[in-house]
Amino acid sequence: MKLHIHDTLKREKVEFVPQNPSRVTLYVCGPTVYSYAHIGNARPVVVFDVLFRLLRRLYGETSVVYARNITDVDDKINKAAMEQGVAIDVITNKFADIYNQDMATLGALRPSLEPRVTHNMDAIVKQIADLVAGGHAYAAEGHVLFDVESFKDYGRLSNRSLDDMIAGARVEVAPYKKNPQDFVLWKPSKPGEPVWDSPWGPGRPGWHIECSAMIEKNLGLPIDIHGGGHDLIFPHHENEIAQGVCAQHAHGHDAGYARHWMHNGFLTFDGDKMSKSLGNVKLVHELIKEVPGEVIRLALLSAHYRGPLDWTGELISQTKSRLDGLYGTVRKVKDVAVHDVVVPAAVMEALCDDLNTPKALAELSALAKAVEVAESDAARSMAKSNLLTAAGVLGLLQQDADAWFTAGADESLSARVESLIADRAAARAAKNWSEADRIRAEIDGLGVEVMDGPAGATWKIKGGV
RNA sequence: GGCCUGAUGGCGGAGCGGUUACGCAGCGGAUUGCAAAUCCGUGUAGCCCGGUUCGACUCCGGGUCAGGCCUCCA
Repeated sequence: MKLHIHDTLKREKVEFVPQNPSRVTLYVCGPTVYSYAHIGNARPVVVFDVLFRLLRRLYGETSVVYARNITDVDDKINKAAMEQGVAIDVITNKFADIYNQDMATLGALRPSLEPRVTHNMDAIVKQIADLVAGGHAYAAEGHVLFDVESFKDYGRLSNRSLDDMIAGARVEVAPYKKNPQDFVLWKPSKPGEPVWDSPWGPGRPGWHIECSAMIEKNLGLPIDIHGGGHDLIFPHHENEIAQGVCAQHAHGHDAGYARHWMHNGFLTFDGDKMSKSLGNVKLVHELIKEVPGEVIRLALLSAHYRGPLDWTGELISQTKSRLDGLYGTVRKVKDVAVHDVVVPAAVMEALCDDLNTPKALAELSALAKAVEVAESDAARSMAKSNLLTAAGVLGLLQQDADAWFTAGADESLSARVESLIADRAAARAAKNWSEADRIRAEIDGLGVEVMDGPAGATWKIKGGV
């Protein structure tokens, strides 16, 4: 099946054809590890995780190389380290670990590569040197700056001209810049901050150069797909292109940088942008204490990735109900065998159409219904296999269905409930309905709901989000 | 000011120039000792104004509103 994706640079949906089907390369901008990730940070992670899973289905698990960087050199990191009186790696290691744990809770697979700035300083310095050698960058007062006028395509990704940018510039222009839009590749560190050696003096890299240098070193140019949040188009990705393309000029190459660009839409929180000043930043680390990670994942996939998504309590509760329904179906057939099947075509088609996850989820509902209405064991087995395989590409329904409903119950509660259910079963067998109802009320009082089924009663923790 | 998104039923959210999206919630029925779940059925749409068309939620033009970017924020 052919995959089509919307390419930000071409501004249209295009067929995706990798340069090398046995080595498909994907890069997504990752976190700056100075604090916790918020729910907006999680959207690209989940979206591109679905793309990663889809590409692995299309080209084979070992044929996709997915890199997501970890930015571990940054002013905010320096600030946090300074305030806490520790080395920066104490901060960065801590938050990188938390980030990976939190994203794993959202069902995101670990990328193939997680390059860090501190481990790639050689590549960064080399790329800057190439840019200087090629006449695309200049040193001034301890800084090295990219000369935007040296790259004719500058502004193409974000569709803005240099004139527009100058007109809109609100930032104070440093006197050593040739052009107000020139951006920093290397800069001196302030006293007390970490420093690395370079031909232009001790200092640290700018933000944009790390991605293009790590991509060149770890994936090789050009890569197939570069992804990230919509807000990174300018200046970050615009600058990456400039660096990645121009650095090759020093060696007489011009292979391009990224063959396709994909950007996810913005996430708002109760209608507003999340910001510290509004005090409405929702951290994933906190949210997963209240809401199952899979609910968050499904909610993030409920709208098309390019559109906006408003994060609300209503969205969470609707999503929880929907997922309960799906797991309820799976639970009913928990003893039915599954076998290897191909991903059902309708789901594959939806995902291959620029990751149409809402459509794919609608197809998932149809597959769940097929499980419910199956009339033979063979049909049930087939339907269940289809459902779970389809859900797998979306990273959903992969946990035990019983555990889904009983999560949050400790062992003593589980034992107590099981015991009461046994008593109730005996009462029901004796048609002692009043006793059966009394026991149900007692179970209810424990915050648990009991449901009778043909194969005995099941139970779940009530309420939720 | 420049650039870019979006506007669909009570809520979330897709496709599509003419025929059911789907989900959550509601309603009716089946089933159930009761309940839950499930199944069957059902109501409620397409920001405004023009235009194209036999026919527009879907195409074109113009508005309005909302959000984002232009400040090393996904």
